[in-house]
Amino acid sequence: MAAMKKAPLIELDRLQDAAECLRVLAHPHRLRMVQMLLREEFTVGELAEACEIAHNMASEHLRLMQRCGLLDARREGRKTYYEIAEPRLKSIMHCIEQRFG
Amino acid sequence: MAAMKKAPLIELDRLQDAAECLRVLAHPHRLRMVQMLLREEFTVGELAEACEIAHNMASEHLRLMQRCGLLDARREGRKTYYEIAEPRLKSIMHCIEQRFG
DNA sequence: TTGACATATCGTAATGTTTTGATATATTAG
DNA sequence: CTAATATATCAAAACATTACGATATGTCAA
Repeated sequence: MAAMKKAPLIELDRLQDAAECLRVLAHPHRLRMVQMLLREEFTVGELAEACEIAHNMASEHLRLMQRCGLLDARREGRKTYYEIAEPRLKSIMHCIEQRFG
Repeated sequence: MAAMKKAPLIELDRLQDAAECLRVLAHPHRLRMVQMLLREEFTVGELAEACEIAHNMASEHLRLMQRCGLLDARREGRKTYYEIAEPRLKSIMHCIEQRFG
C-alpha cells in the first residue's frame, strides 16, 4: 500500500459533456430503450410499442440518444433499426440494474 | 453456452426512480462534488470553492443529492460535512471516468 | 449580548426539457 | 401513378430545472 493511485479530477469541460450524456440517459423511456437495445436491435415502432408511447416521441428519444453518440441507426427499407453505439452503456446499465432492478 | 442468462427488463416504475437519480447526477458541478467526495468528505464551503460557485448554490446541489440518497450530511459546529451515501456511485463514476476522463 | 460566520431556504427570473398535434419525407405494395 | 406504412421534423404549449439575490437559522468568539 505504498503508493495509493488516485486518478486526477476530471476537468469541468469533460464533466459538462458527461452531464449531457447522463441527462440524455435520465428518462424512463430512454432507459427502457437502452435496456432493450443492449439485448438486440429494434425498430422505432417496436421500441415505441414496448414503451407504450407515440411513434414520433420514440423517434425523438432515439434521435436524442443518437446525437450524443449513445446509439446508431441503420435504415432497412422503410424501417430504421437502432443499436447501441457507446460500448460503456453496458456497464452503466449494469450499475443501474444492480441498484434498481 | 447452453444457457445464456439474461436479467429481465426493469419495471418502468424502477426506471423512473433510476432516471431521477441520473438526472440529479447529471450536472457538472454535482459530478465534481461527487468526484471529490469519493476521495474524502468536504464541507459546503470547500465544495463551493472547488466548483467556483456561490455557497448557497452549493448548498442546493448538495441538498438535492442528499434528498435522493446519494449523499449524507453530518453537522460539526457550524460546518456541515457531506459524504457519499450510495456505495454504487463509485462504480458509476468509474464508468464516467473511463469515458470522459 | 453582539457580531461574524457557515449553511440553508425562499421567491422569482431565466433557461431548458418534454409532449402534443400537425406536417413532411421516404419506401413499398398494388 | 396512388394509397398505405414507417419514420422524422417542427412549432408551440406544458412543465421542470437552474441560478440569483435576499433573507433566515444555527453556531461560535469576544
